[in-house]
Amino acid sequence: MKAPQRADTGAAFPGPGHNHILCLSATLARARDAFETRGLRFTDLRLRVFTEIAASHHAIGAYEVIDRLGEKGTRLAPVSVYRAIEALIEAGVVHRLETRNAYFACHSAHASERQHVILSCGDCGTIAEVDGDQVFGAIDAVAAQLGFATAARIVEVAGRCAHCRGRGA
Amino acid sequence: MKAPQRADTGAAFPGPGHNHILCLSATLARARDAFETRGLRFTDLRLRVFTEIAASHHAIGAYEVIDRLGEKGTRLAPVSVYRAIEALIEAGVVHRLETRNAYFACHSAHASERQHVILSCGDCGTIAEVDGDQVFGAIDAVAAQLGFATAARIVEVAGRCAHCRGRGA
DNA sequence: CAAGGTCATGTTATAATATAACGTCAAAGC
DNA sequence: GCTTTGACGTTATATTATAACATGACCTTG
Repeated sequence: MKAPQRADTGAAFPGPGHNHILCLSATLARARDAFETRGLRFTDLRLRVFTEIAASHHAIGAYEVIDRLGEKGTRLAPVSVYRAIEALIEAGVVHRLETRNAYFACHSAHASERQHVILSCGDCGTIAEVDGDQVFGAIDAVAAQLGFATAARIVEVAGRCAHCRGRGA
Repeated sequence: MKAPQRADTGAAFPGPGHNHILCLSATLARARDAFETRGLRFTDLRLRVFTEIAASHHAIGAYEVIDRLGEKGTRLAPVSVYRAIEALIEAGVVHRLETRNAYFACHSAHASERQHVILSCGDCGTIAEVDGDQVFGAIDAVAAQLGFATAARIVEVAGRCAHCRGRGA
């Protein structure tokens, strides 16, 4: 059987048949949309930074973005990249992986509508975002019991993805 | 009615009648225990660092520990404090607040037996740890659906505690 | 179009957080 | 007592992030 050639736009782990060229173009399109919707400008700098971050399903550091863009011509000042990342986060197309001070592209079509649980594979480095209504419901429940009003809820899970587990060891 | 004068050892938010002197001495005792149990040494440096961190129910940065200890006599090198913190974390008596690169003392008697949801009040800065079996169960469930084996699960919630909400505005 | 506003970016400097590499000393185990 | 291990000191440096201020692009509005 053939590998599926859709851009498999789901937020979960990319499978072996993952076509990242398609995935990336869909992701870029969603990013343009997200900026447009919010009346923000998807400038050239933001596009370039986003493209580096979205080049993989991994989380990368701001300085890695700088290095990679540097190899392509212009060495940007940290602050420029941080500002671009800030805008990308604001638009909801990039998220920050708090446990690693790194940034990854959102591959979910529902961008900001929903909060996600972030799974990160320690073997291959791949990040997946999955719907976590149950999880966030449970969080709000324990918070409510204490009279705590939740604002931001961060759920980051490290572990090993199915693909890497399949490869044994 | 009087404020309760137990050391209110629960992991939740300290109430207005909170006696931190008692709380701290109980916390120190648990820390000694934790080190002893694991065959680790609760050295003078570790004690001093822990005491600064446990002085409040807030999370503080490593450099704030350095500053506070500095005011009391010896200005330590960052690496010394980081090493002490590392040991305290290993012993399970201090946790790291990933979303703020800061450290807080564990006020739960069950130290490492259970994982906790971390609530952090944006108004007063107080940190509480609460049992989150439902939350972690839900996390494991979504992970399992993807064949993802969870190792470390971080749940950090920012918001506003009951006490601060009570104070209005 | 000129004037004035807003926002993106550049430039420079520095803050804040964290670790590497190597040496010394003291405690624990034999 | 000798060896091993672990804690800590010292120095240097890596990594992550922001402050402060200048410039330029674009937009609006009279």
